[in-house]
Amino acid sequence: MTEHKQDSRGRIVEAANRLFYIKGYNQASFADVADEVGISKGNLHYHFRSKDDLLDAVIVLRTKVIEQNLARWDEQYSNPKDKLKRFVQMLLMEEDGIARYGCPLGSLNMELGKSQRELRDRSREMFDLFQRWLEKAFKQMGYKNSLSLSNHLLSMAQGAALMTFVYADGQLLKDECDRIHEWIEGLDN
Amino acid sequence: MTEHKQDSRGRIVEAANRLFYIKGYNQASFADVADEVGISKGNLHYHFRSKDDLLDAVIVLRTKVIEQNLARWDEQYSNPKDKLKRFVQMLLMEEDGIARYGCPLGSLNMELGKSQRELRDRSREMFDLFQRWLEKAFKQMGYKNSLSLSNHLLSMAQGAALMTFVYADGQLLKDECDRIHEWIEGLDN
DNA sequence: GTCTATAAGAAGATAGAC
DNA sequence: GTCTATCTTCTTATAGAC
Repeated sequence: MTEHKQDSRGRIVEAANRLFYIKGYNQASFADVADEVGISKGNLHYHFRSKDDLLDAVIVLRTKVIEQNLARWDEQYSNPKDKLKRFVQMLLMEEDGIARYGCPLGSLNMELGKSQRELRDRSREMFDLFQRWLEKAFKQMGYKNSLSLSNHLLSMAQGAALMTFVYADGQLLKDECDRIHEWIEGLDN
Repeated sequence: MTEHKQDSRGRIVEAANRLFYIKGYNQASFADVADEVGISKGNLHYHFRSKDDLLDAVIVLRTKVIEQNLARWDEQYSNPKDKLKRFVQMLLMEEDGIARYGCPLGSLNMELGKSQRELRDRSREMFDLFQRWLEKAFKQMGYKNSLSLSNHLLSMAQGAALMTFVYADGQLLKDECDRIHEWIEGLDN
């Protein structure tokens, strides 16, 4: 629990987070992460018993970031429609990464969902954070089917991200985000 | 080019197609495919020099199936709106598979797109088939932005499939397909 | 905490017998 | 065409020195 250990651990998790996103969890090896951080594989194993352990730490980090963002948006926007729009804005800000590597949430869930069901559940919890936050906004607007609307918005966002990635074309994301934006504007509240 | 070889080859490609879908390309090993078919790894290598070769054959098979379906739909439906609806109906018919393993096209593209760019292009061509077919339908309806509309429909379909997979919930697919269906009904033509 | 060395296993691929 | 045996490389993980 010394300062150095904390520093190393943090740097490892950040590097793993980056590599798992860029290459995918299964395609990013322990050695890749160690190289990225500039330490040995043996040292990496001192900090994380297994690769799954490392993924767990990455998910904890991502979860923390998501929760911080949602909390900040709650502070900045009281109008539920503004909250929905802020969600869409996030996509546009991530245009480059999405076009290159896809949505961090969607791609991780897609990868882990296949034949790695234990890890899938941990990964899905990040989706739940957005799902519940958006659901709350729709409920605030007076919708009874707020969960379905939340899933619909998530669905449109994921579809936009996937198509943007497949064609590696940021314009696709802009077009879809425009449509989502119009859809939000047209909602009753 | 004997009868036996053709039989084996066909069975191998079908098994690989199934396993690549269920486990993902990188997670399905050569040995897995050989076991599934009931032959040895060595024999599998006689038919396919490399795993990438095998994937290529799988993509050729999938491409053929897609082209056959699109051609059949063209015969069965002359009204472009009916064509769009038939596309959505395909999703509903694949509900079980999508909830368990995701969309075959979307998941393969997502997986290969990350750090395997050569294979990505081959995989993307399957998307192109649907993209062009849908675009033609929108053009037939008199839309000038037919490509954008085609991408939008693909985007909604992919989003629906991904959310359905993440939550392993077929109801999600039904809800989203209802929305897509309404969207199609509301189009001018 | 960090390193080197090494084990143990899986994966893709080849060689050669039948 | 199909098999067994083998090779090589990669990957995860451990052991032990510093």
